[in-house]
Order: sequence, then structure tokens, then C-alpha cells
Amino acid sequence: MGVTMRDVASLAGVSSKTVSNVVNNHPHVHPETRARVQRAIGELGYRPNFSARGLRSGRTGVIGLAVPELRQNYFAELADDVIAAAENHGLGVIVDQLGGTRQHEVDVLTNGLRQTDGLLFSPERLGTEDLQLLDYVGFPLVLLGERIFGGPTDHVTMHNVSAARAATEHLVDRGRDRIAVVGAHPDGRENQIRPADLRIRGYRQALFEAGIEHEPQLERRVAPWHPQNGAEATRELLASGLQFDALFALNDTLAVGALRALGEAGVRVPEDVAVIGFDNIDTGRFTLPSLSSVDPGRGEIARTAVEMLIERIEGGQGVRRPARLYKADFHIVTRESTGDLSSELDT
Amino acid sequence: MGVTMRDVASLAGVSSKTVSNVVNNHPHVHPETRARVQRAIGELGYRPNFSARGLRSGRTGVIGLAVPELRQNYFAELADDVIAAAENHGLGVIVDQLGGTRQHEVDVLTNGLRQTDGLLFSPERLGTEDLQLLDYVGFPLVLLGERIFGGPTDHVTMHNVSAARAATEHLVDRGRDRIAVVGAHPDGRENQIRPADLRIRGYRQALFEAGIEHEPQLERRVAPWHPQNGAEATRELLASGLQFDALFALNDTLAVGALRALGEAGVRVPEDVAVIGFDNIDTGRFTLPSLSSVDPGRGEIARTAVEMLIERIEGGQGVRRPARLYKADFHIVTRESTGDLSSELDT
DNA sequence: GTGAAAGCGCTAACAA
DNA sequence: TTGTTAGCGCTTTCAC
Repeated sequence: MGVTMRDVASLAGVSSKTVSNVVNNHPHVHPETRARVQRAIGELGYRPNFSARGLRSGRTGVIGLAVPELRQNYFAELADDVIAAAENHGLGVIVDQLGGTRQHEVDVLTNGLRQTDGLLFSPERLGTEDLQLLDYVGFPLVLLGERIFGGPTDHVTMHNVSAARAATEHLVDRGRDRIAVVGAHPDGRENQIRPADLRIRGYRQALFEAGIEHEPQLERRVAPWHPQNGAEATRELLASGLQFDALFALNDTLAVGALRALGEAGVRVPEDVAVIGFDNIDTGRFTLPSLSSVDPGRGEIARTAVEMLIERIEGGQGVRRPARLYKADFHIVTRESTGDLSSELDT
Repeated sequence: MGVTMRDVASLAGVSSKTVSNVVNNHPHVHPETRARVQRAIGELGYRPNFSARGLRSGRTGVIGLAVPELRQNYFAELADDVIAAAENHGLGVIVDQLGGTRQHEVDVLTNGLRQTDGLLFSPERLGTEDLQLLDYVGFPLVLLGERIFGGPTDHVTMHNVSAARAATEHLVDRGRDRIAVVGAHPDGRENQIRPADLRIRGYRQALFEAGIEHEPQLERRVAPWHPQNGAEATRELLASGLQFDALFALNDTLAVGALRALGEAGVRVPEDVAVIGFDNIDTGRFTLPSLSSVDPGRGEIARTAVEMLIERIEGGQGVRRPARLYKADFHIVTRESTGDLSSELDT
């Protein structure tokens, strides 16, 4: 490196401010001047120094994305979408993994990520009981996920309750009335605001509306939502002797484990037990059978979150627009695990 | 924000350089002074400005990671490992997705990512024919993957040939001698340096050493390595009428598709056809049957690449240490798809 | 439409 | 062990 705006300016015979105007696509530059500057830039191989720009302008052009961990398919796909959306706005993305510790989540919320203008934050440990932490956040923040509601920041999430209700209805519509669910929160408190609780609420609503008696034994508690735990819970369900003709896994990761356990036990899916998941991760298209799921509108979530964050960044601290809550549209994706008996590959 | 070192310095009654020394953990600071400064930092809520530090020191404390796309499980897991390794060294990671276009790869290689000290680069389109591009890279670079060899930069990769040979031997050891392979490169040229070609070479070596005749029809060409293509190729193989009792998928993503296709056709795995993949992605533990694979030492690759990059960054342009080529250790992971007939879940 | 001057917050180099 | 000076490269402000 080493080529600065001054070098470009002197070669082009202009001031460095004019070079700056050209580099930043300012409108009022004479076309001829612009061309001359651009020629000089090309000749010298000039690259702007983003640290200097960041220091002077107070903007880095980079946003942070903090998620639990990328090896969870859902977050990898979310990161994919966020990075793509940010790039469309000319922004880079620093990805941080919260790694399942509360302390790390508090740190990130307190300090932000270095060199970023704002943060997309999808916590795994913090909950609504930590709401006060959000009041002291000193940078633009958009919250993702279903763990904290009612805070002072913008929030992008999904229709958990109604999507879970729709998933359950999807099973009811296929004539199932002994519908097990895997993934309830272990502490079993109702009316909490966590993905597990919201989705359980939707499940119960659907049963109630269909006139199906709610059987508490069919609600299996699982945490964390890993495939092995989904498999485990499903094995216990099978061993319990409880009858069930459908299974709603509260996310696809659990569902993958459930399909394993059902397959091991020789239970046919969907003939004996229909299975639906939640998240619509890519892998669900290639399980055997392929997995029906709730598509939570992840791409829309990513795009909206990035746009909201940009508005907050550009609005600056001055614009005290009230916090917005955005819920993406969802839809049910029907595949083999709740479908008819053909075995077409959904691609 | 707005609290600067000067503010801290005047509150603590020292110069800003002393504050800098404290913030950067310089050794020669009087413990009492250090304590006083830290108290002032806490009182004022001082946070360092990384742009200013970057401008002055020439280091941003952030590295770039460019991969094809995070929705491919292997790259998500690689990014997970890289971010974790970087964090251990106090570095942030900007993740860029190359998105399958040659132009984007050239751009990244030419310009680097903004605000970074160096780049881990795992191209998908560029090949050894683009070697000259590496000569003009103006920042520390560590190459990942198997597409470009012999360049002027450090390179971290895996033992493709011998790992593929070991995977094939693993099938031979189980008494299989009609071993199909899915994922050969469509142009079919031999002795190219691409993952597909290297792994095919290992496959052929193993057959040769086992005295098994090489049957070109059993080598199926597939690109890109997506599950649907793996399924497709496997269906063609089944439809061809060729006999085979084992299948080596050149990566796990293809293998997932192959398991689908075999399952659809009622072919039993591993009884009728044993299957092994390559990459050891997490998902392979939960397919039905679970997937044997080559573990390419991804964690080791990530850690080594980050360390090499740091050495290059800290060494500066002055240290012209010759380019290093590091190949991680691999090992075979045996699961149900090549295992005995028990159906224990490998967790 | 372009230029001149100032300074963002920090750390390198040197002085004390 | 600590302080002083200077300036990294850019954009802001304001003049022209």
C-alpha cells in the first residue's frame, strides 16, 4: 500500500477533496475532472484507507452479526442471507459466535463488536428478564429471534405462535389426532416468551380448535435443540408405549434426530407417523423421507433486519423513532414426511 | 460515544500515551498508575476507537474469510472453526461469500476485504491457471482448499489423494470390489489439480493396489457437488444396470444425495451398497444410515491457517519467508453406512 | 464545482 | 516509567 489521496490528487492536478468526491460518487463533480481523477486512481493503483475514512466519518461500513454458532444450519443459512443483504448495501459483516455462554452475550451487548457501525444480535441465553441490558446499548442494534420482547430496540422475528399452529393444523388436516411434539422447554413454565414456549402455545391452540384433547405426555421436553436430543426424546416416546400418529418437532434439527429414531425403530414415515419440523433448513430436502417444515421467511428476516439496522445507523442517535417489531411471513412446505406416498425428490 | 484517551488521561492525571500503554497491556507501567488509569476508564466508560488505532498502527485486528457460500455445511463449519481460532488470538473475522462467480473471486483477490489485515481465501472458481493473480496480491494471504497449488503464498489443505485412497481401501477392506465413485470432474481430464481430480486419483490408486480392475463406467461425473446432483448421478448409476456393491461420494454433500437415491430405490445400505463420503460434516451423524466419511482435519486446518496468517501479518512485508504448504492429518470415521449391521446412533 | 485548512483518536518515535 | 511531538489518510467545514 502507500498510495494516498494526495498522490492521486497531485497526479490528477486537483485537490484531495476532489479525489474524495470522486471516490465517494458525489454528484457535483465535472465529468472531465472525474475522468482525470479516475485515470490517476487506476495508474497509481490507489485504494482508499478504510480506517482513515472510519476515523474521520465515524462510519466503518461494517456491521456485526452475532449468532449462537454457525454449525447450526439455521444460523449458517441466516448468516448467508445477512451477508448477501449487507453486500447489496455495500456493507461488510463481522460474524461473531456467542458460543452458548451468557457472559459472551452480555459482553457483546455491552461493548459491541470492534470496527462496526451496528449489530444484528441473535441471543441464545439472554431472555426478557435481561431487558434492562438493552437500555444501555450504546450503538445501533437490531434484535433477532424470539427470546427478548418489548425492548427499546428494533426487533425482527417470525410468527412463532401462528406458524406452529399452522404446522399442527397441517397434521390435523391429514387426519392425525395423536400429535406428539418434541422440543418443549424443560422448565415447563407456560406463557414464557421463548421460541419453545411460543411454538407450544401454537400447537395447543391448534389442538383446541380441532377439538383434540391435549395429552401432556405427548409434549416432550428437550434442550438444547440438537439432533441427538431429538432422537433421544423420540426414542423415549416410542418406549413409553404412548400412541401417536404424528410428530411436530419444534425445529428441523430436532426433526432430523426424530427421523433417525423413527427409522431405527422401523416406524414408517409418514404412514405410521407423519413428521413436520420448523425452520426449513436445506438439509430437510434430502433426509429420507424429506422433511415437511415451516418456512419462517429467513431471507425476508435477513433483508429486513439489515435494512432496519442501516436506517438506525444513518438516522444517528438523533432520530428517536420508536422501536419497531417486524414479523416475517411464513408458509408450510409439504414434503414426504407428511405427504402422500410417492417418493419424488423435492428439489 | 465521545470519550477519548485524552479524557481518560486528564481524569487519571497522566498523559494519553500512558493510557495507551495500559489499554494495550504494555509491560512497563507502574501497577499503581495502571490501576488509576483503569479506574478512570471504568468511570468514563471509555472504549477505544479501533478506526483510529487502525489508522495509526496499520492494523485493524480483523481478518477476512472468503468462502464460496455458508449454506454449504462444510464452509459453515470451517467458518465456525476459523472464527473461534481467530477469537483466541483476539481477532475479528469479516466473512465474505464468493457466490460462485469468478469475477467476485478476482475482485476479492485484487482488492482484499475492507478493514482487514489479511485474508483466508478458499476459491471455488479460480484454478492453478490463475496462479499469476497471486503474484500481485498486496496483502497477507493464506490459501485454503485444493484448487491452486504452487503459488507464492502459504497454503493449508488436506491430503486429498491419500485420504481418498484410504476411503477406498476402507471399502475394499469390507470385501467390496465393485466400487462406484460419484463426483468426478465433468471435463474428465486427468492429473488436474482440483479436489475432484485428486480424490479420483486416490480412488484409482487404491483399486490398483488391491488388484481390482478399474471400471470407467463406475466413475460418475458430477458438478457442482450438491445433494440433488449426487442423487441424480446415483439414480443414473442404478438405472444403468451396472453392478456395484460400494459407493464413494467425493464429498458428504453428494453422499447425502446418494443415500436418498439408494433409499428411494430400496437398495439397502450398507448390506447391498456400502457408502462413504468425504468431509465429515455434522449432518452425516444423523442421516439414515449414518454416514461414514473422511475427517479431513477441518479444525486443524482452521487453526493452522489463522496462525500462518497472523505470522504473515506480524512479519510484515519484510519477512520473505518462502511459501509454506501445510496438509492436515485425516482419518476415516466409520459409521453405519459402511459398518456392521447394528444401528447404534453415533453421537 | 473546487480548494485550503483543520482535525478525527490513536500510537510510533523519541525525549526526559 | 512516563511525557511530548507529530502525523497516519481521510472527510468536514467553509471559502471561493
